[in-house]
Amino acid sequence: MNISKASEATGLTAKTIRYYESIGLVSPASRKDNGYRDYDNQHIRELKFVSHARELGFSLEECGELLGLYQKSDRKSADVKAVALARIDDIDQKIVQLQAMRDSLKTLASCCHGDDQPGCPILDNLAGE
Amino acid sequence: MNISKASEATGLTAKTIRYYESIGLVSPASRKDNGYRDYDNQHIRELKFVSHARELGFSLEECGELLGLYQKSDRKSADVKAVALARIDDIDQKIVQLQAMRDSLKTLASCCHGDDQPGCPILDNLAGE
DNA sequence: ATAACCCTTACCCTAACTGGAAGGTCAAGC
DNA sequence: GCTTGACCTTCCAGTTAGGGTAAGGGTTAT
Repeated sequence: MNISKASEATGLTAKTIRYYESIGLVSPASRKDNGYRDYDNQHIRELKFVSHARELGFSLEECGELLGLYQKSDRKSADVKAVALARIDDIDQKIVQLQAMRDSLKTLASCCHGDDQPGCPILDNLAGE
Repeated sequence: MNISKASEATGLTAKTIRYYESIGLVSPASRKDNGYRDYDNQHIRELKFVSHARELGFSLEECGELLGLYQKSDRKSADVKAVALARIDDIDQKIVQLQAMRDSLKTLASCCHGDDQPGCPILDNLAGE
């Protein structure tokens, strides 16, 4: 299977697939005589796994970790769960941060007339009142 | 005022201050005879303005835009408000994305025993069931 | 033979810095 | 006068997760 077919099958771009191979995240594709990469079902499974993990917000490093656990039959589910819980904590922190920003911005924006006059509480706030 | 004092006064690192100057975000500091940067109150105001805007989640490009409006006496508050509202929309989108990730992860994690057995619904899900 | 695609590697670009190297400056202490 | 340590300077490289583009070669159909 050519890389463009692998791309179709996984939803990842060809560029991304090559990149994942180049950093050692997924196992390298075998090569045909003309040098083209050749993908089989095992490769596709790996790539889909990483793609799903990325959609859940895992970093490439975490994806590698999870992929390793996935392919290790004597893994402990506790190790997987630990990665997921750490990710949840990160996400929760980010959400709290973003909500604080949004609340501040909404407050400021609601005080701003938004007309063609120069007076603006948003700028006043940024300038430190 | 040396850059370390400016750093103290603004909460930005010296490295960051030099960076902001290098990309033309803030006006360049004047130099003393020995080549050291020399900051006055106007510089400090600019840096604090950017620092506050960064805390509200504005990109450096947006910070430059806001700083320009701040320093233009014939600005329209509508222009400032537009930048703020666009930022709020971005943040809201991000929050929705992150919440979806977190909810999925929480569901998966709650199904995972987290013991020393290999069976793990998190990995099963990433593998596409 | 030529067009229209596919593939390859290799390099530069992004945001917003951070770290480090190599070297100049300054104030204090001996 | 000299050394030490804390400053300061510039420049280069690295971070994440790829995207863009170029230059070149392979494949397929007309």
